[in-house]
Amino acid sequence: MGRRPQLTSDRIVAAAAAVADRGGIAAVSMRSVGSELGVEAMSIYHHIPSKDALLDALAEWVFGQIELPEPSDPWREAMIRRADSARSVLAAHPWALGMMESRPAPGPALLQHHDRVLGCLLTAGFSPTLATHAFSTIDAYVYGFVLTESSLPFTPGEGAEAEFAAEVAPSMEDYPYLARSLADVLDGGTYAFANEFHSGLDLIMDALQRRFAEQ
Amino acid sequence: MGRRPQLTSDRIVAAAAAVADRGGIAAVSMRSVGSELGVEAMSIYHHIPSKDALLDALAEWVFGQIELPEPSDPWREAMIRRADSARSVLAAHPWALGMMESRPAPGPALLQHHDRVLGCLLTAGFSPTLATHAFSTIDAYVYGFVLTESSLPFTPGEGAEAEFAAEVAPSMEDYPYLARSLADVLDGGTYAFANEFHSGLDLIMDALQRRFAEQ
DNA sequence: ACCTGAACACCGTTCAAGT
DNA sequence: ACCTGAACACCGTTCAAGT
Repeated sequence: MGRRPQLTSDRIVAAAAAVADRGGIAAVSMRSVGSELGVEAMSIYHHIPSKDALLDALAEWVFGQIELPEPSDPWREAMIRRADSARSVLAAHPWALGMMESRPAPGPALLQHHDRVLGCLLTAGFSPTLATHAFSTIDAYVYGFVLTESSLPFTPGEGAEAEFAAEVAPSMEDYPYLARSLADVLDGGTYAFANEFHSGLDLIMDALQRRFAEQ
Repeated sequence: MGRRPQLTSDRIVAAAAAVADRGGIAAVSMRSVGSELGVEAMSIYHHIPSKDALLDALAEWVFGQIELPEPSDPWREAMIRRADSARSVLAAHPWALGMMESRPAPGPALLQHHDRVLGCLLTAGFSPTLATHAFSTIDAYVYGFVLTESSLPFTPGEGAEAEFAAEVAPSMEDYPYLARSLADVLDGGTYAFANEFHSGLDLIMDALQRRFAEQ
């Protein structure tokens, strides 16, 4: 009979991510991750000291997947590509954002992430102060956007927005401005919430470019 | 002997918030909330159908505390005031942001919030499309900023940033750009991460004002 | 060295019982 | 009508035991 591959912390973290992708972070328990690997819950403790450590590793696993810029990349394109990558990685594992608030210690993946983004901006000629402003603004925007997106009551794209608007229409009497915005914006059927991401990102990049030129 | 005040869903939600403020969202259990009120866990079920419903109510409770603009308020000041209020409310109850991702159904408080913000922008003359862009950009920025802020490994203000930088300095060899930014930005001792909030917010408001003028 | 299984103190929730 | 207490199926984690 075929031997099971060795249990390693990498395999455990990947299994935990699979469980979370399927059922949300609440579905991740030592027992469920164990059974994902065909192993008892207690076996995990030989590779990872606690559930808290497993969650920390899970957060690192997600942030480690975000594509990072090289110092020599043209800054504007690099920032947009990084933002797109961060958004798609976080949107694929939305439970990761919910974890951020409760685990304050930044791991190597997050520190590396900060370092590479700042590296690109500094190399492009941003002052350290402006680079810090730029990074914290872009990052806040990306995190917040994905957070908003993940808590939307519909799955973006595929015209689901219009469907949702129709569903909620009856209860919209109490929210006249919201109703008006939704109606107008959905009119024509070409709207997708997804487009909002680049709209806001461009707005921020334009403003940064202006500050950069003035500096 | 003094009778205890009637158990109501409002008192239950307030007790749950107190427990969360003290020990984080993980500390909120039917039993801990019950004991906060001097009551058995099961008593709660006579007023709130499930723990999930309690968490929904908790999210609503937080968002209901954010100060909302009047339609006639000057838009730029109103947006900044709203962003400041959202930030201080969310920073006071940081567990609320971590909850957002896992509870997709927006309650009345959140819908009202959206309605009032859009109302101010529309009344000021923003097109529904631009108002939607503006709102989603500002909101994403505020959420993301608080999320970043809450996961900082130090409590902002009080010069704690410098203290932290000194602590981490040894492990900074692997992150040269991050080290350089930190060093430069902390130099002089006047830096506080808190200032970053208005820096990024101003940047966004400037860009929005420009789009508004062009519209 | 690595994996297991019983045990303990928790958790959300059901249900029958008390006032 | 509202509150309780026992019970059930979970959970993280300890520890002694197996290979």
